[in-house]
Amino acid sequence: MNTADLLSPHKRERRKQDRPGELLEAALDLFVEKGFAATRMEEVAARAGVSKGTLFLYFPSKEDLFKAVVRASIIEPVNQGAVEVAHFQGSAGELLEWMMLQWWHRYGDTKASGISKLVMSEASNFPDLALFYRTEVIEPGHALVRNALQKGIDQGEFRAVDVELAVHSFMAPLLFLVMWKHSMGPCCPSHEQIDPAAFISQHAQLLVNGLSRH
Amino acid sequence: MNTADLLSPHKRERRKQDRPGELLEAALDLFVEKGFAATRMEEVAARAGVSKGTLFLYFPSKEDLFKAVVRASIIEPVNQGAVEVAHFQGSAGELLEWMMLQWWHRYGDTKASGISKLVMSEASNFPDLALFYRTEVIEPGHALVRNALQKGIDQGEFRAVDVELAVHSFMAPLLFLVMWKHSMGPCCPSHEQIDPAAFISQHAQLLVNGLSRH
Amino acid sequence: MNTADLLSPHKRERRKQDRPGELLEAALDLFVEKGFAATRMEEVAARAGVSKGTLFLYFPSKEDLFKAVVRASIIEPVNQGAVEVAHFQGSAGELLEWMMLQWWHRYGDTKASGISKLVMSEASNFPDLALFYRTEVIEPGHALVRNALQKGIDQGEFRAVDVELAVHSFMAPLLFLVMWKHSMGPCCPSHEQIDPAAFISQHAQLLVNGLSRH
Amino acid sequence: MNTADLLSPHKRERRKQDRPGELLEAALDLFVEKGFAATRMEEVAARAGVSKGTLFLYFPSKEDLFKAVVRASIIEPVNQGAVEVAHFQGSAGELLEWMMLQWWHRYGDTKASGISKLVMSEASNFPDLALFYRTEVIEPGHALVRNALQKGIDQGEFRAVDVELAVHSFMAPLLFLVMWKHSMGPCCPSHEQIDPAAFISQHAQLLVNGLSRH
DNA sequence: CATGAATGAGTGTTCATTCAT
DNA sequence: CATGAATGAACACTCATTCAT
Repeated sequence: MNTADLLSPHKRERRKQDRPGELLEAALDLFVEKGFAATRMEEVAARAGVSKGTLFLYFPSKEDLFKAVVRASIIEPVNQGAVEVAHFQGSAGELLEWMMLQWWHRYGDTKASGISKLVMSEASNFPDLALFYRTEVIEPGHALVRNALQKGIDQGEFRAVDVELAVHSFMAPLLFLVMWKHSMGPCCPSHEQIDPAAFISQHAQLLVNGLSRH
Repeated sequence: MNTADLLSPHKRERRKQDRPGELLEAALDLFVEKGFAATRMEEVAARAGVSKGTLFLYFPSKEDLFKAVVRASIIEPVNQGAVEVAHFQGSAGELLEWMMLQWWHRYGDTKASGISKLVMSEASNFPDLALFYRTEVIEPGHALVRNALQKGIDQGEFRAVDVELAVHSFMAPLLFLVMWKHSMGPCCPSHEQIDPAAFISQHAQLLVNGLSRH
Repeated sequence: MNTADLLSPHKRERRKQDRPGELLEAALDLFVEKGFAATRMEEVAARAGVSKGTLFLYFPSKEDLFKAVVRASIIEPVNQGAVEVAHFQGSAGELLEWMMLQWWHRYGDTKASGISKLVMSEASNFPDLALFYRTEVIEPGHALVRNALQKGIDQGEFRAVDVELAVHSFMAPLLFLVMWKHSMGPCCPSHEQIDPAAFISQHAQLLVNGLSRH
Repeated sequence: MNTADLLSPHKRERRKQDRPGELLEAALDLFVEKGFAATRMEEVAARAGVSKGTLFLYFPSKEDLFKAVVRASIIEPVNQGAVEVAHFQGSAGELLEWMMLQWWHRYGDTKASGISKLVMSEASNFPDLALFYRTEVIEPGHALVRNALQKGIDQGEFRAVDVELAVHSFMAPLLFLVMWKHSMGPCCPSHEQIDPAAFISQHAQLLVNGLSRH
C-alpha cells in the first residue's frame, strides 16, 4: 500500500460503490451520442473500464440500463430548481427570465440535458419511460412556470392569457435548444451556432413584453 | 380482359411506376413510428406489398432508403411554403402568425413532420443527412421568417431586435410541437394534450406583441 | 432499311443464330476472370448485350451455362491438334518440342486456355465436368504425346523410360504455364514474368536431351 | 474435481488456446474441399465444434479466415524445407531429385498442399493474397532450387542453361501433381492414377540427365 | 464479485431464377 | 422470342445475453 492509498483509503471499495454511477455515466454519454440502438453494451462497459459481464451484473438488460440512465439523470435537477425558485425576489417577468436562464445553466448546458433529447427521441419505443418522464420532469417543471405566470396575472403584471399554452411558450425554446445542441449543432459551422444565453434572454423579454399590460 | 383492365390498362406497368412512391410511403410510416434502427427492411417491403428483394431493387441500402424518405417528404412542403408566402397581403405581424399556422397545417400536422423528429433524433448518426437537412430545409425556412421579421423592423412595425435570434423564437414552438406530437404526445391523457392551433396563435401573438413598438 | 442492312442482309437473323455463341463468349471471359461463384448471370447477360431473362432462355441454369462454356471451348482445339501432328516431318525429339510450342500458341496463349484453369479450379464442385474434360481433352492430348514418345523409343532415339510418366513430364509445364498466366501472373512485376516460348523451348530440350541415348 | 480434471486441468482454458488452431484446421479442410465461395462460415464453425459467433470472435471476416488459413498452412513447410536443404550431402543432381521428393512428402502429399491449389484458383479474387504467396512461398522456394542449379553449373556438373527457366522446369511437375491431386485425381479410375514418387523420380532424372554434360 | 469466451437469434444484402407482358 | 420487374432462399456478420471459471 503506497502513499496515495493512504491518502484515499478504501480506494477499491469506493470504486465498487461507484460502479453503478460510473456505468450510468458511461451509458449516458453513449446513448446521448448514438441513440439507444446504435449503442453497444460492450462499448458502455469499455468506457466504464469494466468487462461486459460486469455491466450485466448491475443491469439485467440493455433496456433496463437505458431506463436507469434516464431515471438517474433526471430527478436531481428538477428538485433543485423548485427550491431555488422559492427564494427568488423580483417581478414575475424577472422571475421567468431568471428561470429560463437558470434552467439552461443548471440543466440545458449540462451533459444531463442529453437525456431530454434521448427521451424525446426514443419515447415511442419506451412508452413507460415517456410516462415516467412526464410525471417526474415535465409536470413539476410546468408547475413552476405555471405558478410564475399565474402570479404575474393575478398581480396585474400580465394579461389574462391561457396559462397552459403560455407555459409551452416558455418551455419550447429551451427544449429546442437542447435538441439543437444534440442533433444539428455539431454539424453546423461556428458562425451559425446559436448563443443560448442571448437567445434565451431575448426570447424571455419578447414573451414578458408580449404578456405585459402596457 | 375486363372493364377494370380497360379503365386501368397495363396494371403491372402502372404498378411499376408507383413502386418507388409506395415504398417511400411505407418506409416513412415505419421510420417515423419506430426510428431508423428498429425499422426492418422486410417490414417496409411487406407493408408496401412487395418482397424484400424488390425493396433493394429500388434502394440499394437501408441508409439510402432512409435518405430518400427524408428528401421526398421534405422537399415538397418547403417549396410550397416559399410560394405561398410570396402572395400574402397584410402586416408583418399578421404574416408571421399566418406563416406559423400554415406551417402547422401544411407540414407539422402531417405524417411527413415525423421526419423532422427523425432527423433531429438520428442526425448524429447521419452527418451528411444533417447537412442536407440544414441546407435544404432549415436555411430556406429561416430565410422566409428572417425576411418577414426584417420587413417588420424596416417598416417600423417591430423594434430592432436581433433578427437571427428572433427567427429561432418563431421556429422553436413549431419544432417543439412536432417533437411533442411524435414523442410525449401519444402517452398523454387527452385533457393534457396541446391544442396546436390555439398554442401557435397565442405564441405568435405574444411574440408579435412583444416585438411591437407601443 | 439502310445500305448497311442491304450489304449484310439478315443481320438481325444472323444475330439470333449467334446468340448462344455470344453468350458463351461473354461467359467464358467472366468465368475465367472471376471464377464460377464470383461471376454473376446478370453481368454475363450485360456483356453479351442481352437481358438476364434471355440468358436463361438459352441456358436453364448457371451450372448449365458453365458446363456449356467448358464443352464449347474445349473440343475444337484438340481436334485441330491431332490433324496437324499427323503431318509433322522430323525426329521424335523435334516433334515433341514442336508439339509443345504449338500447344502454347494454339491454345495456351489463347483466351480459351482459361477454361483449363477453370476446370482445374472447379473440378471438385463439378465431378461430371472433370470426367468430361478428362475424356475429351486430357486423354486425346495424352495420346498424341504418348505416340510421339513411343515412336522415339521404338526408333531407338529415346531410352526406354516409363512412357506414361514421361507424358506428364511434357504436359506439366504447359499446364503450369496456363495456371500461372491466369493466377499469379497478373500480380507479378514484369521482370519476373516467365517468357513462355523460351521456357517451353528449354524445357523441351532438357527433356529430349534427358531422354536421348548418347 | 475428478481425476480427469487433475490430469488436464483448466479444460476450458486449454480449449481456448487451441481454438484458433482447431478453427484453421476445420477451415482448411472445407476451403480445400469446396473452394472459398462454396465454404460457409457456419459449416466451418460446426466442423470445429463451435458456434458461428465464436468463429467471428477469432477471425473478423471470411476473407481474414481464408488468409489466416493460407498463412498458417504454408509458412511452416517453407521454413522446414530451407533448413533441411542446408544439411544435404551429395551432388547437385542428387540434391535436386532429393528436394523434389522431399517437397512431395513434406508438403505435396499433405492436406496443406490443398492451399496451393486454392491460391492458384482464387488468386485473381485476392490480389494481396497472391502477393503474399509469391513473396513468402514462391520466392523462397525458387531460391532454394536456383541455388542448387547454380551450384551444379558452377561446379561443371550442369550445362550453362538459363537458371530462371530451369527453376520452373523443376517446380512445374510438383505443382502439376498438386493440382491434379485436388482436381482431376478424385475423378480418375485407380489404374490411371499417377504414382507421384515414380513420376517425380523419373522427371528429376530426365532433367538432371538433360542438364548434365556428357 | 468479476471476467471474457461462447452463444445464436436476428438482419441487411445478394443473386439465381421465374414469369407476366 | 425478349424483357426486366419481382421473388425468396441463402449467407455473412452483429451483438445482447449467459455462464463456467
